[in-house]
Amino acid sequence: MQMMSLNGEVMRCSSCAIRHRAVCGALSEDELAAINAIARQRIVKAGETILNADEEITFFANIVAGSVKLTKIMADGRQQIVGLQFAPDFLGRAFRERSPYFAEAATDVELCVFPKKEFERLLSEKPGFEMRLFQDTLNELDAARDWMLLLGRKTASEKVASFLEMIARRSPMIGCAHTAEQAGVSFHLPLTRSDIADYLGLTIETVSRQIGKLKSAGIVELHATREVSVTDMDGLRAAASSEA
Amino acid sequence: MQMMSLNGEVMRCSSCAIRHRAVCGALSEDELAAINAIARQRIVKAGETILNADEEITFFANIVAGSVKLTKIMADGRQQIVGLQFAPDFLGRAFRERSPYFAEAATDVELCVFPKKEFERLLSEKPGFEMRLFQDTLNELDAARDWMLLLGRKTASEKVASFLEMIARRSPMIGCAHTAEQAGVSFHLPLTRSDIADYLGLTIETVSRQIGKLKSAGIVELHATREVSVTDMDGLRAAASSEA
DNA sequence: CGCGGATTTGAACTGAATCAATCGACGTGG
DNA sequence: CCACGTCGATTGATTCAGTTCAAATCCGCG
Repeated sequence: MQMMSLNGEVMRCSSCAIRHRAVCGALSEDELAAINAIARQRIVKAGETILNADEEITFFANIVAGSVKLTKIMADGRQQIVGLQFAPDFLGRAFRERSPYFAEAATDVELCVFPKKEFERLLSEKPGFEMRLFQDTLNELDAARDWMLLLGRKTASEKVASFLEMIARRSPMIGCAHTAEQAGVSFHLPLTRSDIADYLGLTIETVSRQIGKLKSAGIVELHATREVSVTDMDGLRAAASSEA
Repeated sequence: MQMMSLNGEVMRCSSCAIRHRAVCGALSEDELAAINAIARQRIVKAGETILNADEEITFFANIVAGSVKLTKIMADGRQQIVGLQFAPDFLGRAFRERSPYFAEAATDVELCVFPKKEFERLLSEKPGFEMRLFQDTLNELDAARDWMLLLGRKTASEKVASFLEMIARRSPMIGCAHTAEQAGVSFHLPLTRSDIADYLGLTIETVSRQIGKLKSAGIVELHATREVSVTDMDGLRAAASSEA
């Protein structure tokens, strides 16, 4: 039994998978009806572009399912992933005309899209909503700074271990976790080797070699190239900060 | 002739050097009086700690003059500067109990300090004020992501050129600019070689060598180790993104 | 079953780190 | 006024982690 919004449309939000974890969680029932009225679903296949760098921003979105990579690209083709977002993250740069980066679906993605104008109006009318987005932004900034330490100062093996540890830790939220076998965590990697390399500031070859080392060290197992089991989480954590 | 606040104190804000550029710019005269009442000046000498990592946050501040570095440090001593802030930037991490990084004065610094509680109350009562801080945070996030591209994908010479270009561009705002001689820009470096290395993810030796190369290429001149003149700004920009 | 992109593996190379002096500016005290 | 010590910066020689170039090999999929 679904609620109806004022204009008679089905109230999708009430059955939304990320209803309580997304920014919308800061909204009341009435406000939710308002946002429901302007929201549209959009499915993006893995590898497709969501927003180009320098493209005019016309919408914002919640990630309902899947993974999105935010990438910076240099004139000569070198690229760096500067943000990785999963459900229920918010996607978009408020208060700016053009996108400062390239947003692409890393896996198949389901978005809940809001037109820019209406969303910004809602934002200015609901201080609690803006505060929630502000807090999310601060968390993203903290994450970006953690990643700066990784990019600037960690070795290749620490980088790869840190990445796998991060995915393992977040896999239940990301929705890529398999039923936890035995003691370890198992999950499907949301990124290709090439994406991992672009996220860590390495080459694919180095990523592959370092994953190989973790495998021979008995810290992880690979069932397929993108199916990982962490068999020694403590060992992985140690490898991530080189305390071993 | 200075204004008096309600409690009779001198209204310092009205003569503040960063009055119109700092977050306080979002406040009305009344609100300014309120914040003036809780603000205190604090002078920090170069090299002194403003806030330790994991230390409980008890205050926020505006940087009135000087440069502050935000640093992440690993257990084995490796460190990475994850943010560099200048007047009139805002200093502090709202909505969090403990500081996610170490904040240290890079040069002598003058701060305008607000106690946490009062500041947060003001923040929640004045939506415009919170929005202003939100916008500043988004800009910091953009800057952090630009730096991630630098850390992950640029070469040592590109990193050093990018850094000098950034300082040259911002030197008028930072207050380290000398009267512009001839065509070029001259300024005082707000960081030591060691700090520059920690900001770029390099060693001091590499930083020194790359600055040397820019000097022999006729792009910059060094009057003293920290006194720089950019004689070929286009050349510097080209070296920063390797389009040359 | 075979094709094509993704991944792994190997060998050689190189950019930046490391190790090691030396230099220079500045403040202190003889 | 100059020798001395300190700290930051430069310069040089060597090493090594990670890249580059070049083949295999592995899957996923029609």
